[in-house]
Amino acid sequence: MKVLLPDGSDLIVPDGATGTDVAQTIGQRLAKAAVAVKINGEVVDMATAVHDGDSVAVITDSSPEGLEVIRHSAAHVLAEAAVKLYPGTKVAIGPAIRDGFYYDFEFPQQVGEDDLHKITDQMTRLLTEHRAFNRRQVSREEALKLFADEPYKSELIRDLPEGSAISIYTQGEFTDLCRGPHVPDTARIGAVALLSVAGAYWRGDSKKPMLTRIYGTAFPTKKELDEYLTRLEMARQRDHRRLGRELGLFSFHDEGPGFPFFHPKGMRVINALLDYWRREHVAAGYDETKTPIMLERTLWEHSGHWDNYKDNMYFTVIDEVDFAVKPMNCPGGTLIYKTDQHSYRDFPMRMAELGLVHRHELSGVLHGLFRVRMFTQDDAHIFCLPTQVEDEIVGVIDLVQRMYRTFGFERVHIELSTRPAKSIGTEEMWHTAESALAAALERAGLEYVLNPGDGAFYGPKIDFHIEDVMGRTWQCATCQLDFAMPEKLDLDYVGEDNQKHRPVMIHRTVLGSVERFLAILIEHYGGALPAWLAPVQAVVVPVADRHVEYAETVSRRLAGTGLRVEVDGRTESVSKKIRDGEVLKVPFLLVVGDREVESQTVTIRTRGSKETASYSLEKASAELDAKAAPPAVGSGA
RNA sequence: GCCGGUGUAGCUCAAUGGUAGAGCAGCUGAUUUGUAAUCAGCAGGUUGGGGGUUCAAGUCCCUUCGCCGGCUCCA
Repeated sequence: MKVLLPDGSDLIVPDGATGTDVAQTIGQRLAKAAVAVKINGEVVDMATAVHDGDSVAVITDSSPEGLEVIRHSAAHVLAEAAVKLYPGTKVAIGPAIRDGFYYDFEFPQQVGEDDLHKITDQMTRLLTEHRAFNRRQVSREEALKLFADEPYKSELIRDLPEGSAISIYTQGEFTDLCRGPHVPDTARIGAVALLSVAGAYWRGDSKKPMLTRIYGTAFPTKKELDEYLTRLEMARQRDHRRLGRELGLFSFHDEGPGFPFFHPKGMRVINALLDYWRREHVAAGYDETKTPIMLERTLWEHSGHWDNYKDNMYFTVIDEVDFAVKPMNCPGGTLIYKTDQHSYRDFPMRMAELGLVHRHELSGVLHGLFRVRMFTQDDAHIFCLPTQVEDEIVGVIDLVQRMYRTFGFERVHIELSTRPAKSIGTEEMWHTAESALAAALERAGLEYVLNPGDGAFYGPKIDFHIEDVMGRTWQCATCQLDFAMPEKLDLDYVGEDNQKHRPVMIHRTVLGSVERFLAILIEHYGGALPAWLAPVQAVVVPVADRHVEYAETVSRRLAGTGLRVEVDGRTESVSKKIRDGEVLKVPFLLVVGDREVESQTVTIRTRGSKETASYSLEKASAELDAKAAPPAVGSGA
């Protein structure tokens, strides 16, 4: 019979051939590297039979799909090792994930990070034993009997839809309920490492039992594993919590968990960022507002926050009246809207607010500046006519993209979330809103993932997510269509027909949280912020004490045009001061000694480079101003 | 919130239940330095807080707070 290979050629194989036979017919080297095969688009075991006319692709250990198979198989080996070491262990689930795999267990005893060594050793032993993975199809009854002692597996089997195929895999003494596919034998897994142990609710449900999850990763070779571990370590070096402290940008204190303290240098970065933000927003036709941090409870009851968001809010009492600290800016913004009567001619009205909000997040989710209890939203509310919605959304998307491009963000992914089960509004309202968002995304030529049923209860939304150095993704920009707030808070405008109508409200952020965005920037640049954002843009380094006076002159000259410049007047060696400047990631180090005083020049050393160049004071000032210039802004919609 | 881990000087880390230490940073002095750490000295602590066991606790137990990892990836 004939099978079709990915390059378009045919391969003749004997009847009854398997994926292994196909790989071997093509070549021994390929067969050695093969971990699975893809038959007609589906990744399956090597041992799967192929049929006449099938298109067959051999999956090697170097492809993403191959890695996934290896890691999934490694998870089974982890389970075998765990069960062997801790008899009585109940196994739950163990999938491959982004950079590795995990397996959830219920252990009869406490198992912590200290035990990982022992388990790894056991796994390594199992790997070298060349055990084959054998697949078997079983009936539901047989499966239930096989896993009678495994409550979690039994639950999974019972939840499988009637008539679905149930397969099990056995390697060595361990059998697991599994869809597969798996590597032909354990030796193909190569190298494994267990990374951490953590708690995880069974099926992610906080009402269900807490299991012990062991995270690990696997690679075809030890070399690749070591490279991955090195990458992990490098990522840790870029952690914004570490860099924030080392660069003197911000701190956290026991006295205010989740409430960040910004130091002078941190504020310089934020202010530079916000200067840019303001210029972009003015260019895009926004006005800026500011609303109070606390408002009466009744407002939150009317806005719906009391019912939907109370658990995350902080409260206080003033003169025996209940107040709430704002978790969102919108209700305050609507009060500004309502101070005047509005005409359709006013629209679109774009009111921005850098609003400080407080949210009582669960203590366990706090995470540096990424997840805090107090943050500044770069919020804006756009009030407009239904017919203006699409243009406004496109405008927001353009603004987001333009601003993200400024920072060189490439790994941004976009989600469009549609109507959830519990929601308000009519079917056609939702349809209009969703298609407006989709149309805007199409017009912007953006790829996005549809996230059905994940919209807000009052309207659909577009979210932008950015990845941090550890591969975690964080939502930044959001753009939501809101039909509820205008209704609940009774907003109106007078239309062309001289009748009152409800305006459409668009709720959007670009950075999301200024604090989170700063953290992302720190990690993105590894602390080496572009010159326009750097807290200290230049340090003047006098060679000896007698050059300090000239250094001060240079510094004053450069500061005159707004450059953030300091003099390192310590009695230290030039090498030491250069080193400290580099460690603090200062973009420009300006050395001045006898030569420079003599010729009234400075010698500029640019961050990360050993090259130096001599400039007259005037040229140096022009050069540094040009290199530290904030980005140009867009022309607006 | 839940599970596990962790908490020693500003930072990074030592200290078989038996006198709390080092490096960096800080301060003082010497050195006057030409592109990633000059040398010496000094100072720095209720070992997160509270309680307990013990002749004796940084170390063991309880409790509380903070921090770290995870709880999203679903056989």
